[in-house]
Amino acid sequence: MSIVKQIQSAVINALSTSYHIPFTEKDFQINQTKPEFEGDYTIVLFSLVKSLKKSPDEIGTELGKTLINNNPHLFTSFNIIKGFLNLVVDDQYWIALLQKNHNDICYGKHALNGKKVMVEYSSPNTNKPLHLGHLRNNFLGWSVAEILKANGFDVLKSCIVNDRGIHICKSMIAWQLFANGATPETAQKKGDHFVGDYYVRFNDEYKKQIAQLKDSGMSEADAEKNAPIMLLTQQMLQDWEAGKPEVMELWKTMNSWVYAGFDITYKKIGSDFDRTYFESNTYLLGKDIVQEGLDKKVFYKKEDGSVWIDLTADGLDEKLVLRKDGTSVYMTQDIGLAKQKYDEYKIDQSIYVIGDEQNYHMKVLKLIAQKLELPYADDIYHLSYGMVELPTGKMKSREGTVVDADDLVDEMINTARHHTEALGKVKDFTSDELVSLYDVIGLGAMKFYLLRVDPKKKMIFNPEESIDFHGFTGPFIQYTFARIKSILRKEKSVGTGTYSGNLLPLEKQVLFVAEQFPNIIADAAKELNPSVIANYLFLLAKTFNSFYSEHSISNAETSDKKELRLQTAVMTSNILQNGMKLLGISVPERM
RNA sequence: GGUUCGGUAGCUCAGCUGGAUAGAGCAUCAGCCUUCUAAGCUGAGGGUCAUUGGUUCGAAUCCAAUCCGGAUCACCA
Repeated sequence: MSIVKQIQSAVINALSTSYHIPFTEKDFQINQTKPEFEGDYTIVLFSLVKSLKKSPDEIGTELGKTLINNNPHLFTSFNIIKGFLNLVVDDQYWIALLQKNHNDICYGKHALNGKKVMVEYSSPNTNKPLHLGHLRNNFLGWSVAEILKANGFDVLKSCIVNDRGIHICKSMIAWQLFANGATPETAQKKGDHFVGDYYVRFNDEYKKQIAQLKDSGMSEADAEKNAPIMLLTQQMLQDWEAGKPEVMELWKTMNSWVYAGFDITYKKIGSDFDRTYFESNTYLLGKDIVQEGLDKKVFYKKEDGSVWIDLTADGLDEKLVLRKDGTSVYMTQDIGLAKQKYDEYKIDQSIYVIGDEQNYHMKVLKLIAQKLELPYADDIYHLSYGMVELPTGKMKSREGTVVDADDLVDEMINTARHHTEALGKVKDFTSDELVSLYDVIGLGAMKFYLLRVDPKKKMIFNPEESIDFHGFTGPFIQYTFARIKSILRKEKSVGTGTYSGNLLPLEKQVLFVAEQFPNIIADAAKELNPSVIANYLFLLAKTFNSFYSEHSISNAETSDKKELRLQTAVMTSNILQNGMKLLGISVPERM
């Protein structure tokens, strides 16, 4: 049980024996004691004043005395300053915590809870390579899945591949028109980039044709509709839906190029999925649910045959769920897919990692599911994250103003190499070891950078300023870990002996922070927010580094002290390693 | 215009279930490597927590209004 919980129940007990009034943990507040005061945890007394009808100092004195009498092994002393009761926790508490947990690889993890949750993330389009925005999505999705696992959930990672539709046909048409039969092999290009180039090419051509038509007197809207390349593309989409063999063939070929490229990127950044859905398989889903909705009178049919839902009573608009020609829209497909996920896996919760531009869509999706009284409706959760923008504004793949994922990854790994070479600490590494070290550091820096910010906030990425490797960064934490490992390599054995003396302030501070890890994991899961972990790991590493520079571990004052500090180092390294794993980041033994 | 998210140091961000003098990192300046990895440590400067009003013993945090910025409100996905 965490120290805060122990203090809570100790306070509740003390209050009920002293005053015979039942309190709960919500009736008072426990904070960490500010560094300028003596103590570890502080009870704010003001909220008790009304119900006890005594002054804060009176309550504090009585409560402090009772707490120490009732819990002689937990508290050693207390002081009261301006309505705050500061409690000093017995050093032996922290030492016992250390002895019990320093070697526990699972420290901080929670027991299985029997709940099954699906995390859908990544969701690429097969007409262009992944970019910086996808990276944020992938790292978030992966990390949230890990955090949920650490909290005892049975997690399934899924991905919906957007492999059909007009945008896919655009790159296909451009390839037909301009490629002269080129392939990724002949062009020496990664498949997703190869196809993405034709998507850009399409838009260049399209713009040109629109301009020409406008010059010949056509309105902009008409020009957009009647540009020859657009007419070709629309024809191709119809041919695709009709299953025309040569179109299907081209579609399959070009998609396979893209998948080959994605595989490389996913492998590099460490994304994987337990279940991949393809929109070409799911886009017809949901139509039966539309009929069900009509029967239940949740939906209604307009005169032209299109089907709608009226959400104006919920403060939203009317929303189309089926076109007049009977084909399904995005919303219909998503309702269908939600059902399929539930039918397949009987999940207790379905988390969608999708950008905040789709907040409205997801809100409507959930609302429709609720109105249809689908059993999984309430378990749909949109993990909404902010867009990644450049200093110049939003990224647009059509205009080529994107930070490409592969380029960025390469750049980060290169920067890691430069830093490492400049420091010259790993000259004895083999070239294989060096390559994997650069990967670990470069990817670690990038993942940490994207995960350390609250997901729901949009973030600005400035490619001009290369990502820092100092301070609040992944490499800082990796470095702290490597430094500990360096000591542990030299000190062959870490005993399990006890230490009965007092702790120095920095020794205690490390244990004080380490104690919070299980709560941090729980908080991160509750908020579905990896930045909680990132901020915590930084605090722990920083605290440890202060301790490290102030006190020698190997040459501690006594052998007891040495053991205590070695155990502290081991516990810190375990938390750093496991915590970074929750962010999808590895830690190197040396760097 | 409706809905919604945000506005905290020069920059990037924590803190937001109300508590003590608002914290980090970067950048700037000053120190610390013959002793466990200096990707580190110590210190200094830097703030009208967008504005105004309200609730409270106490507000960056809660409420209301206003200003600024983003997203969204398609028979696109």
